[in-house]
Amino acid sequence: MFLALRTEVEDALREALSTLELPTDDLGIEEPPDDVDSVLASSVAFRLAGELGAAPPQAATEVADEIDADELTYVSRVETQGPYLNFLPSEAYFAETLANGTDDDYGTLPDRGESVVVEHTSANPTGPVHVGRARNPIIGDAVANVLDAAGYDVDRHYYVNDAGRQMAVFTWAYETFDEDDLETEPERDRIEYDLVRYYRKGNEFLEEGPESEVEAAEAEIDAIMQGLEEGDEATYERVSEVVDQVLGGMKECLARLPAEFDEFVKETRFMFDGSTDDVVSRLQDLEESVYEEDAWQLELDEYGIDKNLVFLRSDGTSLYPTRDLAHHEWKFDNYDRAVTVLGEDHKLQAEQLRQTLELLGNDTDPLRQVLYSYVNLPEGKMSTRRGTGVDLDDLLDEAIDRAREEVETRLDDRIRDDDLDEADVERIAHQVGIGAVRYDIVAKQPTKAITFEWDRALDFEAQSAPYVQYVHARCCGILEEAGIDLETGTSGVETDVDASLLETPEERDLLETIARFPAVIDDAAADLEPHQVATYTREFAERFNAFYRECPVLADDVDPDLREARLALVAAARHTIANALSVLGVAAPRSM
RNA sequence: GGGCACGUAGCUCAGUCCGGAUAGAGCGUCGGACUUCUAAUCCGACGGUCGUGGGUUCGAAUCCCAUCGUGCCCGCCA
Repeated sequence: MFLALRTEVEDALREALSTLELPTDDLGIEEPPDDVDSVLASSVAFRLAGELGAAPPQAATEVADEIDADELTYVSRVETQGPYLNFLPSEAYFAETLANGTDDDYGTLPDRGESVVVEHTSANPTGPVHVGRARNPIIGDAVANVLDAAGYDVDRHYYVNDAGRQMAVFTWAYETFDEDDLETEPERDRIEYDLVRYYRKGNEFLEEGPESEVEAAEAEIDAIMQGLEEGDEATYERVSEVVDQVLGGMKECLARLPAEFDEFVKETRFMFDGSTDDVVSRLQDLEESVYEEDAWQLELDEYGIDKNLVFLRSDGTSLYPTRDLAHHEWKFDNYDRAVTVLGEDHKLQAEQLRQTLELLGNDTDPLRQVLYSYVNLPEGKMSTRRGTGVDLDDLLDEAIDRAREEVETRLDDRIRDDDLDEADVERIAHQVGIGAVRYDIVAKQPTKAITFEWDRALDFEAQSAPYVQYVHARCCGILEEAGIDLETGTSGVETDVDASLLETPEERDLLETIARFPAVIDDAAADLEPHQVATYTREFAERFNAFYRECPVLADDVDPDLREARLALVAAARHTIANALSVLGVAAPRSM
């Protein structure tokens, strides 16, 4: 509704200004402060003051007089407050918001008929997922969710770096060392925790082993890379044995968030299908291309990038960026838009990639890169190779444990008589624990640096997931108490209600907040900023809690018509908060 | 050294792209509210030179310039 109102206000204001023969290039539309009753405001009068030769408040009055609110559907009145124009919502605005909100899919925008591939995480399959990268799946999944909600046809991809040197090292180490050579036990009973020990052992050997043996090992590693380059089936099988196993374990970890993927795209695919070779020859034909120190490079300094892009090693093998070029051309062929979520340390490479794609004749406007900064430990970076870092599995376990403790201590002084059993406790512990971890990450701007500290990561205080989740549980509690079956959506809620009965400030505020939800999704999708949705959930929770405090729904002295209207409002609130949480990838508990 | 990002209350963060109404939350501290649709809630108090200095503007946390601090990057690794 908010979107419709915004359009209506813009049109009306533009028309009024045209009539007065005033410029319409900047309408000054803005959202007013909380203590102002209007839904939208305009500060256009400031700019008109000079034009009209009148003080801003007087200019505002002249413009307001030119707008006939009776002709508007969602605006009841246009008022001035000093220099500001305030647009107040009509009954129709509230009524339609309430009607729309009773739809289970409220907030989901119409299909845009546009496909987008969201690539995220894409961590090298070298070992357990650690917290340093945890922002990637959490932000990436939320970005994909918000685009999905905004009406795009979304595919989620994990790009598997199975052709890089580190995988050749891993393969060599896996084939060379035995269980007996390893000094440590797996930290967890899952395949990637087992196999990462070979990777670490191999790297340690290459750094500290006897020179002659290291040379032999390097020769073997080179042979593996050459094999992949030539498309040798047997080599691919050897590498895949490691890649597929480790990746399988990583998938299990990511599924806990949950972060699921539609496709795992291996980079070897673009070597075997000839597209990397094709990219190489096209690059060689570019005038920016040079052959220096036995390697093929691209000079990008005239495009503001000082570092050359090496696209073919002196031994003739391709590099990650070379294959990624082929990968991205494939994306352009198959999708209307492409979004990549990657760490800020890849920013330079991302710029090189974009510029080179342009030089190869691609339009890179459909490509958007979302950057986030790594989570570091107080003592420095996390590294799979060195084994420094906190495993995501450990963080999630700890979060669930702490949430469980919390549920159990609250069990005793619980007012609600719904007898949570052990399974409920476990469900809530998972929903709250994992939800808190996700929410904490998705609610912040990705570019802010984060230093990992256990206590901070596991702080479940207000303004975190449980605060918002609790609102959903409260909605469900009311609906359930009213005898509505939550399984069947809204079928039990009377939808033909009189929205004008919802006349307290708390009810109006809640409706206005619900009305904004589709616009929040729209904006968050346009900016690829899911944290806008998180910010919204907090505001929403505040508004709902005020309503909850002031407006009893099921009390005996509530008029039956008002009760029905408030029930519809609660149903709308529930759909809003459930769908917002769903975009964030945070579970919406029915009770807690 | 060069490039990019970040700097808002004691702490963690919104707001910055697109300049407008007394800069908003939470945590912490202090004081209140459960015989009530779940108190993981709510209400109140205290707390801010929006890193610093200039500039543009009727108006700057927001735009421009400079400067300081922090992080990231500047491999024939990915």
